[in-house]
Amino acid sequence: MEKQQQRRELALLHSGDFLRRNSDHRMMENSINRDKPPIQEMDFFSSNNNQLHDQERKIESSTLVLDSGVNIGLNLHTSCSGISRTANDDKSHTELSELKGELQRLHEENRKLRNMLDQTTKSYNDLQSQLLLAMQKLAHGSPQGQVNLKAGAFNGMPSPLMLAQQFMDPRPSAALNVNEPSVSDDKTRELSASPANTAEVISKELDHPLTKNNIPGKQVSNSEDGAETSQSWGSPKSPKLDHQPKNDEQVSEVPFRKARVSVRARSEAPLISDGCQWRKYGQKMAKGNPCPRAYYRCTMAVGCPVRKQVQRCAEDRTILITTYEGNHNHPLPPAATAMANTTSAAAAMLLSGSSTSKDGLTSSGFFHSVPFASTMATLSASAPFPTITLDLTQSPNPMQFLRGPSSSSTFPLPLHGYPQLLRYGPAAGMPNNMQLGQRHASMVETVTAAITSDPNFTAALAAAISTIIGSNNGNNGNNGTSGKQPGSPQLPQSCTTFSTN
DNA sequence: CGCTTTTGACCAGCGC
DNA sequence: GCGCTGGTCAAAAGCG
Repeated sequence: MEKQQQRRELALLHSGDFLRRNSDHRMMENSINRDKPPIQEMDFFSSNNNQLHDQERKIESSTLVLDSGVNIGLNLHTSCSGISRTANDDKSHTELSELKGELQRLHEENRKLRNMLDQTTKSYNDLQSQLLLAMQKLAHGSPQGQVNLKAGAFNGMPSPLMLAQQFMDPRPSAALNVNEPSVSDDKTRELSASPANTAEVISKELDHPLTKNNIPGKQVSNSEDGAETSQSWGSPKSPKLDHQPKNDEQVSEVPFRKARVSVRARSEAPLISDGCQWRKYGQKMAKGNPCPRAYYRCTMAVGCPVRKQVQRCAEDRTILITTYEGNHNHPLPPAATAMANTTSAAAAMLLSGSSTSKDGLTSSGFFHSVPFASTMATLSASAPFPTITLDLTQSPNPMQFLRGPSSSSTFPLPLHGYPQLLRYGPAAGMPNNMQLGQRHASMVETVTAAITSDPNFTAALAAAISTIIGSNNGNNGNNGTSGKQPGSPQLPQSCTTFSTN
């Protein structure tokens, strides 16, 4: 879409418009000036490398069109002058010189554009090479595997968090999740038309037909609950999707919709303040923990699929464990974006680390190669879903907050929580799934490598969580479950929730 | 009065 | 098939 628009802009500038301008130089000037901005604003990073090459080719072809157009104009002029030489020769010469000047300008502009493209392409390739190298290092479990991408590595690239959000998005999409929740899910999303979440919108546009044709689960009359239920928590209401993948898409989908992010934090408050509004919809006594587990759903928007579970740690009741899952389908207040970003990033890291591996060793190597990530991706032995744990209880130093849970019931290897991936790996004889995995791999790798290797991001992530926890402990009266927060315009964010097991 | 919380019931998956 | 468990529902109660 965007690419097409860019192409159209280029074509307009160099072909049709030029012909039209021959008859009106003043218009030509205006038109050129008018057309420049869209070109200058081209987002070369918004598409992949092939698309960049496409752009390059397009510019070249546009140049041909331009040349063609110029020649045509000159020929017409020459022809006309040959047929009817008039007293307007001077004027014709003036026009000719103007056209030549214009031609030069356009050539100049073309050259600049090409240079821009060259530079952009080169930067892109360099970045890709860097990523490749980084991933290779990580995959080989290099103890020094932490790759320090330059902070500017993200410049111009699609936000890794947005990508992460897509990966965390449990809903089906043509690219990631083909069949997923229930019919009522779609219904709910239509009701909760939130324009904010770009990834959400894109996904929605893509998934409709498939969604409605691949829902074996029962329909839930309660649209809100049914939707959220089936999509986010991987609830029993969509059991077949969870446990009986029947095709490649399903196979690949399972991991994406199961990831959870668990945050452990010391807090006297019943909830950590994550900036969102939550409504409690249930409470259960969980096995092995005398403390009840509370279930919350996001109420900032109708049909928001995000859920969270809150439970105190059995061993240390000062530790509050919050588990998030799902993506917000609405704008978030500033206070909420920090947590949403954090959880999305963590979840993306978990997902990418697992999904890009051919086996558990590789994946764990990936996490182990990143000091802070090696222990943050943990999963309870009893957890049916991959759960990444951000432990904020171990150290006041934000850079060290990503620690493995103190509980001995968790494992440091992320893939312990990813039996599906292991099962569906190539070793299990599922090449199709492998292809699908590869389809996502590059993007996932990009997000993952960037997130895990960028110390700035890590610090920001840690600081965000620390801030959240700190504000809550400071008893600011906003526990996130009451008191509406003015919905300031926000970038779409995703939020993954944490759970305890 | 409207929203939130509480809480018992219900449902589905899973293991035995 | 049965019981256990996790997760959700929904009516009733509570609260501002």
